[in-house]
Amino acid sequence: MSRAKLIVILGPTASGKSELAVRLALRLRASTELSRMSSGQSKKRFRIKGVEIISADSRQVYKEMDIGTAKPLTRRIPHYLIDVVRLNEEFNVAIYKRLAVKKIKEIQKRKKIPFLVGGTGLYIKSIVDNLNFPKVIPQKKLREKLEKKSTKVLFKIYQKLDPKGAKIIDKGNKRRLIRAIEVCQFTKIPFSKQKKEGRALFDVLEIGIKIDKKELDKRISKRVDKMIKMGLENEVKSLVKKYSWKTPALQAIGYQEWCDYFQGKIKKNEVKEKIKLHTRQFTKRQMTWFKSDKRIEWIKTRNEAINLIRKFLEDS
RNA sequence: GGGUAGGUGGCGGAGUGGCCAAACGCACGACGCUGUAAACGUCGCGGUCUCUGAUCUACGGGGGUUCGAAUCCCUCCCUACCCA
Repeated sequence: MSRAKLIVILGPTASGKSELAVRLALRLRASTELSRMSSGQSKKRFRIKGVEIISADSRQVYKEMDIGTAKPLTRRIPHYLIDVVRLNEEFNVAIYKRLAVKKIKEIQKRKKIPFLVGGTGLYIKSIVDNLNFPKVIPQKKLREKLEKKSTKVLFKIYQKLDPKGAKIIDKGNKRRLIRAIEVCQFTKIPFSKQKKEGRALFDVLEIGIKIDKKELDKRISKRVDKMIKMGLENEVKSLVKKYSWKTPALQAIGYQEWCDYFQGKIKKNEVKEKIKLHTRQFTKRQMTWFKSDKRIEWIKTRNEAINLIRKFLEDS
């Protein structure tokens, strides 16, 4: 039996993923009954009962973070994995993967096409490559204890637990070291032996939005201006009051930048510029992540995407 | 016109005779990433080359002192502030 199909739409922040996804979804729905290949030779028919979207965005999962994460506003196509947890609840890739896989399967069961749409590379990878995370939930107390140690010490500890893994780990990366140690201690099995990919869950088509850097920067600038007009400041203010600057979710771009402003250290215009800058830097990091995935089909226009999708859905 | 403080790499900012192509931060570039991933980390960052080293041009301009100057002296230009 062939694997069920999944279409991934990815790209850097502000490249227009959500919009593209929704438009593609609507267009596919409209062409439900039949479709000819562009060239016209292929007469294969296929039906699409509809498309539903699953977000692959590590910030849109949080309730109340609306403006700064640019949550999609359309309700014409069902969206999932948006607003699933509160800021004080824990969330991470492993949880994401579990929820997303479940949703994808549900959609497929309804004979609809799932679109996985987002810019969080690791989240997408967790689905596409079926990453199997060591089943060790974060150990708060252990982490607190380890947090106090220097990276050098942590590295030595890790080296004893997992010599092979120690060779490839980021020596200066405390967060990674702590997790690696945590996994080793908890499972008694070296962390490096537990990083595995399972058999592919889905037949995947990855579509990436190719966009000129200058054009992207322009979009970022416009988008940030819009967010501020929409009341980002108030959104952040109320979230900080309710939770605190320490909650991981608020480290998000568009949120953290207000910290200094609320303390009177910088002007509002500087906040805006910083958000833009950080967003630009972020998109670069996203691109270096995506670059390594050679399966991604980079497209510039909606039609290119449509053609790829039609072809993908046809040959089954 | 007088006085004071300054002028250092794309920016901020150390250095005040040799260890200086110049700390550190930012920006920029490249990369990594398996339970915080919009997070976190690593590397590079004057030019050229036979690139774990060599060489050239560099610390406002010019001149000087010295074996040796971003650092000391003279002079000019510029900036900020204060007094007229």
